[in-house]
Amino acid sequence: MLCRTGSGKLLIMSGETKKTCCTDRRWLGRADCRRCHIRHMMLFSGLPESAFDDTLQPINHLLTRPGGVLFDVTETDPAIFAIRRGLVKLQHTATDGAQRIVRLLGPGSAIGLELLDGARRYRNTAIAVSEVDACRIPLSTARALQSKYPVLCAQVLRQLQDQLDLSDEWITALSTGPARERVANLLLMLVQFSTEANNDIELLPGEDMAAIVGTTVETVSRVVASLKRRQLLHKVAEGLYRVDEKALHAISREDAG
Amino acid sequence: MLCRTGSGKLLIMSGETKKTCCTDRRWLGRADCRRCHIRHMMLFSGLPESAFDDTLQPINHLLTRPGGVLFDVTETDPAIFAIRRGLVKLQHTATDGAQRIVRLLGPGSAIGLELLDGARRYRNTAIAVSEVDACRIPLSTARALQSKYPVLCAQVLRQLQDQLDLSDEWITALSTGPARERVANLLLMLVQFSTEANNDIELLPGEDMAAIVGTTVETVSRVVASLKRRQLLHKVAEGLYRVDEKALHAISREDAG
DNA sequence: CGAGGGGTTGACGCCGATCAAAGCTGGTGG
DNA sequence: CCACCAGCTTTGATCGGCGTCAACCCCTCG
Repeated sequence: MLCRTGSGKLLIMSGETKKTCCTDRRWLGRADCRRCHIRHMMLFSGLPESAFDDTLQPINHLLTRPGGVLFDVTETDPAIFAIRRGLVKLQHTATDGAQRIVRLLGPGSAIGLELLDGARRYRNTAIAVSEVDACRIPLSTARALQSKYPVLCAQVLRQLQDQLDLSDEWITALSTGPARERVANLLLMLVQFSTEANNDIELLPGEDMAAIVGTTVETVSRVVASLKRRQLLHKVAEGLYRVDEKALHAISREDAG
Repeated sequence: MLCRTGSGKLLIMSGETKKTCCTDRRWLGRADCRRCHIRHMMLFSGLPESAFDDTLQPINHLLTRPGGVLFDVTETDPAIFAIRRGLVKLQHTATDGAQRIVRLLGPGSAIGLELLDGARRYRNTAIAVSEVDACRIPLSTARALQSKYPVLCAQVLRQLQDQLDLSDEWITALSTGPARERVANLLLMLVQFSTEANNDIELLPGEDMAAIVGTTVETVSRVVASLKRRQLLHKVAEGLYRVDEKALHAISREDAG
């Protein structure tokens, strides 16, 4: 599912490729962290320019289409991924087989960090929701950088803490209360992730929304349809919706204290 | 709610006190980390003996009764807590006011770690579920140790990663599916925490169980009553129950693939 | 003794799961 | 170009689980 051609210059995800550039998003291949224009928000902010001179394994920049798998629990080639653009869902399979999406991560987030403290395998499956580009940092490289630059530890720490906070929010806002409130909260969360003008969002496929709020697709569909009818959600372009944030916040609170 | 008498030798939580010793659990006061008999599982495992010689602020050992508040979001005296014994619930209040218990932490876990990367206030409320003893490490001490002993960072990292994994489990096992399955999963989780013989557990108050599985107290009560009737849960002593793990696992799977 | 808190049980109604069928879309091949 | 199909979304009908409200029990405490 993840194969390398030549000497690590190209990554092809799930059979779909595209040319991209690290700095202008059209170059695909070896990442150039020194010139990364979004490095301030990434894992490697705080590292000196010279840090990447002698990395043994290449850091690759890859692009994934919606549905493309960044990794799953069976993956054997360990690496950490830093998301540069797009949305990634983390799917967790419980011991009893139940599946749910436990996190949604966007630009600036790092995934696969569990490998850093000794885990042999990923804890969940990471799948691109929208078009995603990300840097793939081989575990050995990450370890080397980490031992050489202790400041990186603080970055990792912050990543984990942020994800933990997100998890808490996920439990209270997306896994509690009636379906209408959960969906409202999900839409508000998508607004947070929005990179569009006016905070417009693109809706996720129904199945994903259902796996996020822990209901069925039918229920999600009904709720969303109702929101559209009431104009709290209306289409502004193909696949792009504007959200009435104030009204959604009201829904989210309507049976709380 | 958390007051210090004398020169930091004694901590009294929520008006309830008890004498304890750091090594034999009956001494209450300044923690002696060098002789801590459970340090191998704690935050400070990996630190040299001398590390605690020159801590400016005292690390205190405190004991809290069920219901006692270790900290809440309004707390102004920043510290990290390492749980030595007992169970602590972390309660999260969503932006919309909804409350849920987002984590249950036992011996070896550290809480309040969010303060380490710059948060000015705790993100949730920590309340003792059973009788708890814990070490209270002032933030300044923690920071000092952290900068002096980089190995501590790995410990913190592991703590966060473990809590993140627990969160994922929480979402899939305790916030998804019918109430019966959730309660079964909760009981199985309590078995994990059990320090009793035969993995016997003490049930949580109904309100807590409800706040964990995201249902009402009535529903929890009905489910638990049914389990007792079916002998999957039966009293072996006052407040102590034995669990039929095999049967509960069966319940937890019964409508999964 | 009564008051109050937590747990248990019952009756009822609604939300949402389930099953089923019908639009809608893009892709494929004739 | 259209017919056809697969996959996704939508909508409807039905039914069960669980939330709600209420009564009652038990225990502790004042």
